[in-house]
Amino acid sequence: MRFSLKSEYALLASLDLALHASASKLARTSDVARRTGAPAKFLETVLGQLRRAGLVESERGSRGGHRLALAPSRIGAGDVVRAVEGPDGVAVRPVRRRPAPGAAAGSVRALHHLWTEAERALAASLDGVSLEDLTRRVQESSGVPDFSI
Amino acid sequence: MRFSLKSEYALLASLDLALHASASKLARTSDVARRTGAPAKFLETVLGQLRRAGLVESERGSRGGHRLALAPSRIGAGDVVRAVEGPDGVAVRPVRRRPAPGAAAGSVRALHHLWTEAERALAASLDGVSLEDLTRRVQESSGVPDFSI
DNA sequence: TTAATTCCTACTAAGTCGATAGGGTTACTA
DNA sequence: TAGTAACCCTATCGACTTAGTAGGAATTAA
Repeated sequence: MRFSLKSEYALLASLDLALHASASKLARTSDVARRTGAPAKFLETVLGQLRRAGLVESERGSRGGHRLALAPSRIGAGDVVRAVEGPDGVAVRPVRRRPAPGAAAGSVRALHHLWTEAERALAASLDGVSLEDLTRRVQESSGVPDFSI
Repeated sequence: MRFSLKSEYALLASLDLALHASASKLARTSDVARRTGAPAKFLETVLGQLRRAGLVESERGSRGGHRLALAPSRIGAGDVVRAVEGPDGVAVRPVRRRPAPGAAAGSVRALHHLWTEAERALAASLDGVSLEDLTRRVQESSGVPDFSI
């Protein structure tokens, strides 16, 4: 039930662009890869998905690179996750490949409600944090040693 | 990022035991399978996991079957999910197979916090609903209790 | 002893994940 | 206008997970 590593890479990359790129200064894939620890070739596809989702802009050519397409305050962590995990990226409910033949309708309805509430809670948690919030946390914690595990 | 169908089957089965089994009247795997729409053989393994997690009791032999090991009010949906999805069943954060070599430590810490909050929200949502709550919803939505065997 | 039932181990087809490979396309610069 | 640096696209791959299936051993009531 975990998010894929792609989500972690996408968030690290978005955060990296918020910290190291601007309208005038683009960030190269290779630099983002070095700073985030993501494989460069794999990061290419991640940045492509962020671009197609409208969260990132790019310029091709010899001085090309990437930057955020919106202000960091207008991009939520949930947006980034949905961009790479697909439209149902923060969905949680199990899916039946084959339709259920004799499943008790009342119980299925009760579970439907349970899953819907769980999805709402998860989405609210991710959507409540913007890239701006994350950059602030990074800057606040910089220089402070990490005692967490 | 979805829970596996096992979680749905496990919840349907638990709910089925709450509705159709008691200390004196056990429910057979085959009957639970028929009522829930789960493949009987697959349901066997699911009930086995619920039993090993201490949520379900069973009796072997010719008049054997399953019942809940605790009152429905004392079993949360999260307990059922964790029983079949494993100890990290409601975890959400991506895992790195290989350790990250050069990942920006500050950003990773900020994401660690993000994932922790998401996991807390998801777990709280699932742990906040008991099997008793679910049975009540089932009975309310059907209007008529289900006495089928 | 026989029938019914749970319990256990192993196997498998299909799908997903986390990459890697090999180029094609675009645009800046000299 | 040639070279080159960068983004962009498709295909492939090994490892792992999912959703079952198969076959039987152990246990108990009748």
